[in-house]
Amino acid sequence: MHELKKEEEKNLNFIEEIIEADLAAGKYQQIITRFPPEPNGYLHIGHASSICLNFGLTKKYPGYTNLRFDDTNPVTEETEFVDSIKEDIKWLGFNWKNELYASDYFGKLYEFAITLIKKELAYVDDSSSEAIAALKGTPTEPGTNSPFRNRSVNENLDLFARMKQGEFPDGSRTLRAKIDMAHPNMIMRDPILYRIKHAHHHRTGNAWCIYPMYDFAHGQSDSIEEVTHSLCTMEFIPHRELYDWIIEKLEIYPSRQYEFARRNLNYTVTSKRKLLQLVNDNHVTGWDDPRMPTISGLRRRGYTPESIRDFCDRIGIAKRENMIDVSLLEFCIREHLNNIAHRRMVVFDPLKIVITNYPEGQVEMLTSEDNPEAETVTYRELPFSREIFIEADDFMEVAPKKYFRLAPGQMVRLKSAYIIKCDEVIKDAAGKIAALHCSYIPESRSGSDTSGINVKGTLHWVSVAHAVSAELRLYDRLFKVEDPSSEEGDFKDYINPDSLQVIGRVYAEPSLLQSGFNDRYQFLRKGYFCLDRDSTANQLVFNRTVTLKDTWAKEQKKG
RNA sequence: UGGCCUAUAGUAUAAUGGUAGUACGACAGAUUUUGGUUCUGUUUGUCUAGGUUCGAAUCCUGGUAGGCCAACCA
Repeated sequence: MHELKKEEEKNLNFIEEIIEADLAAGKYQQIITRFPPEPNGYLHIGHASSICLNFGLTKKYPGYTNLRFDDTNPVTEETEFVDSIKEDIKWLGFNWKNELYASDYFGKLYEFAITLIKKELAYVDDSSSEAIAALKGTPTEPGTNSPFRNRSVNENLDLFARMKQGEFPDGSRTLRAKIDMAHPNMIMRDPILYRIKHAHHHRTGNAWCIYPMYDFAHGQSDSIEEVTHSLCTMEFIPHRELYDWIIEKLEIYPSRQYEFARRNLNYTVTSKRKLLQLVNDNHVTGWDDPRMPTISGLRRRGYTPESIRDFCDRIGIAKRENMIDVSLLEFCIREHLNNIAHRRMVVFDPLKIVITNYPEGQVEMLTSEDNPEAETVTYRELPFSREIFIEADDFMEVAPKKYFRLAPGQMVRLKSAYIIKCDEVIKDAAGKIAALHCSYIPESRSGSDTSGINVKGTLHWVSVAHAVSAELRLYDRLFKVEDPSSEEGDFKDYINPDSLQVIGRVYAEPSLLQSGFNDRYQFLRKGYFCLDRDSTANQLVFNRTVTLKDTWAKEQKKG
């Protein structure tokens, strides 16, 4: 009798370890996390990882997750982005406990600033942006104190109130923390807390003309919400010291910040700035272009939320630099789609076949499974007749050794139909193949095959008289190189000019006329497709989500 | 030439002082009415030099490599 190793595989990531330790120590009864996007762009696959982390943690452990928009910079933020972000999170399958905005806390934040001023830990600086930069020092040299650093509490209080009143123009004054201009961490060299911006805010309108900086909003927002584990990416590591400093001086709820490495996907870019450029310069049709690594782009492309969650799960969370191979993302979507997509037949590049021994004018309805992988298999009907289309590259006049498709004198199975044999190649005046004359084996009909014939190849096909036309959009990677940002010159120089290939007219089986926007299809032997929203009553448009694995193509490339 | 972070197979991620494992990829084979799926097998790894220890991917020290920090961005 052998022993089954039933040890529970824990495999926790480092954040889960921290949380389990905190929970075990009784530090918290429940954990609270937050997802804190700035509403200045669309969410991308990197955000999906953060969303799955933050929301996933509070599904696994007791607690909840807030959605908090980090909207402290009115000039870049818009309601359009707020709406898209909410839609994307919901689509991914997560629900936030509270929908919050950093701007909800502007009043409290203002009071926090006054507290700091009263404690002589903040001062109003009249220095220009340039002067502040000049006195900041460098990583290797200490900075110099501002001449305004030692103003009295009363003067600071008065000036700060007048900043709020709108007495001063943009950029003329700031509120700064009084910490240490020689601090080895440059973030701690009297960081700016508030700046003057006479700008309209998407939520507070014109109520404010001073706005808190990230560092003076994020930690306190976490604290107000009693966020226990505030998770962010590694570039915020130096900010943690300031995050803790502010919380300590204000004596408020001690949220803790933990950092993880942002995820990078190869052959694309995930930086809002760069994605915005692609949109603005019309390299793509919009934020939801199916080639974009945005959530909305992936959605339109045909990715499912399940596949994206699975992907985020598989790549994990750690602290080291990474470049994730897009083949893993493709594996995840193929795996899901293989289970749920309905099989359909579509001929991309038609070659006409006349089945010479099939009665003229006869049409018979054949049944074919929607998905052989399904627990309970359902079926559809499709018409078969004397003239059909097959894929042009499923025929070769002179076939190589391991070619399983059609060739003169050879036999193949037509999927869910009959075995046919190629008898004659019909050519036009120019010597180009115009059609094939084949004969079918009547007793080889799928489901009731008594022919005893075994063929190696099975082809997809469409009845000529019943074919419906559709447009196909085939996508390839957006960039020609793995990491466009690290290449010489501008990242846009490395855009793949062939990332979109449109096939204006393909021949589809008639059942595709019933396609809905949420339907997922596998076009047999071709790939996974979904209906694009550009479709109209007269024109079906399908996006290719991902190809099928094609070991034959690989074989040919080798040969 | 300051401070901080990181280093395990091609990629990503485990192993928490005790047999270096998993997934993807790649390669080979079996099955297949999709050259898909499924199944089986193979391949490749602890950055480096010391130290502590019976024992080090893990702890310590030095080096090397990569990343982050000098927006009134987040």
